[in-house]
Amino acid sequence: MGRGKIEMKAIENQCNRQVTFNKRRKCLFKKANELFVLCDAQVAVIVFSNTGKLFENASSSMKRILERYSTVSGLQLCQNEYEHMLCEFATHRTENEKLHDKLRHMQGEDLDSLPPSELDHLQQTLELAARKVRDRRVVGLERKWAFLNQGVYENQNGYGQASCEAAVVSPVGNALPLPEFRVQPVQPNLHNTEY
Amino acid sequence: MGRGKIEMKAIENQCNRQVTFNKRRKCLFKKANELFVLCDAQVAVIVFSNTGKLFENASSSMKRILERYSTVSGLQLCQNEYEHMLCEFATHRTENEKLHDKLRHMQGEDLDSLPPSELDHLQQTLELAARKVRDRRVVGLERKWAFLNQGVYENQNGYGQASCEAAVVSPVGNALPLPEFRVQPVQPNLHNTEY
DNA sequence: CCAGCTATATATAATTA
DNA sequence: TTAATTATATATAGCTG
Repeated sequence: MGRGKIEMKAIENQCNRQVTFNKRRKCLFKKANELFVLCDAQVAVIVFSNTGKLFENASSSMKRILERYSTVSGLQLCQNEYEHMLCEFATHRTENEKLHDKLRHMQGEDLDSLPPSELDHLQQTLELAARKVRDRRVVGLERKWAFLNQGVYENQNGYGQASCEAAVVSPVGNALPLPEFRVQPVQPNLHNTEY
Repeated sequence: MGRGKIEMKAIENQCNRQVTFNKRRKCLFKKANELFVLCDAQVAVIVFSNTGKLFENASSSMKRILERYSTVSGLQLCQNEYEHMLCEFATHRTENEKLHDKLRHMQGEDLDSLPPSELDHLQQTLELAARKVRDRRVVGLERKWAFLNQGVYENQNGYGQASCEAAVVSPVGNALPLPEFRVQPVQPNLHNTEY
């Protein structure tokens, strides 16, 4: 079409090719639009020039058309991402199951699934943990005791509220880390409200 | 174009519309292909007729073109699925973190983050679990002992390998559930290879 | 609903500015 | 380059079978 018929093969002359590309692309989009208007069709055209530039034309939202296309054609457009996600899911689930199992063992359940050597190790772990918790509770109780004791001591001396300085030099004889205690006093009931 | 110029609006006559749709669609695809051949462009055309039928034409794999489109245009084609996945991920992660925290507490770590009442409960849980594990180990050891004892007994009587029946009627005097033991013998080293 | 036909409308290759 | 011009090639609306 034009002054002369042209062969249907790639146009060698770069300049001519560019000109033809622009003319024909514009026309293609126009025709696509006419199809949409005249025949009430949904049309999407995507063109990448040989220089990599993107041109697009759609009768409505390109996203909607491509989603419809994906649904109708069954083409999974995000297959790679999807499979990657599935893989990560599996990893998470496995990890979760392992943690669950471990927790159950730590609670003395499902012990049948453990070999004796693991049982041995589990018992050691549990006893160590129980000791740590016990120690921790003792420390907490000692602090509480120290706090009460200190209050009694100062009340006995008629000082009313204890100041920080008073606490540092208080005659409580044990080696508890009282300075730290002053900065962050143990307040059980405050913590309880958070759980 | 044709015998007479037509208005650029939807063709009312259903039959005419269908005929025009087919003619124009075919031509659109032809033009798309010419653009591809003449100008070395990548072209994809998607058309849905007003009856919902899908027609498509692409210079190469439609999937590849649409993926390229998605990349270049930044259009997230699977946004809904993607967001749903992200949501599930967050749930999994949260659950994992909770389990992790709980496990650490069960191992006597991070105890500072627990209020005293929880410490109390934790200690009870640990001690109960330790007791269960201890009991279980005792049962295991007793079974082992019974097994050895039984072997000694039968060797003393010159029977060689102990048969199942022999195990059931063996004169081991304790009340251990030996039948179960026979079905699933405790094999520590077999299990060890799996961990 | 398809396939031709044909008169016109469009598209466009080559050319010119 | 890019934009107009123009001679021709295509596309196609309305027919007919």
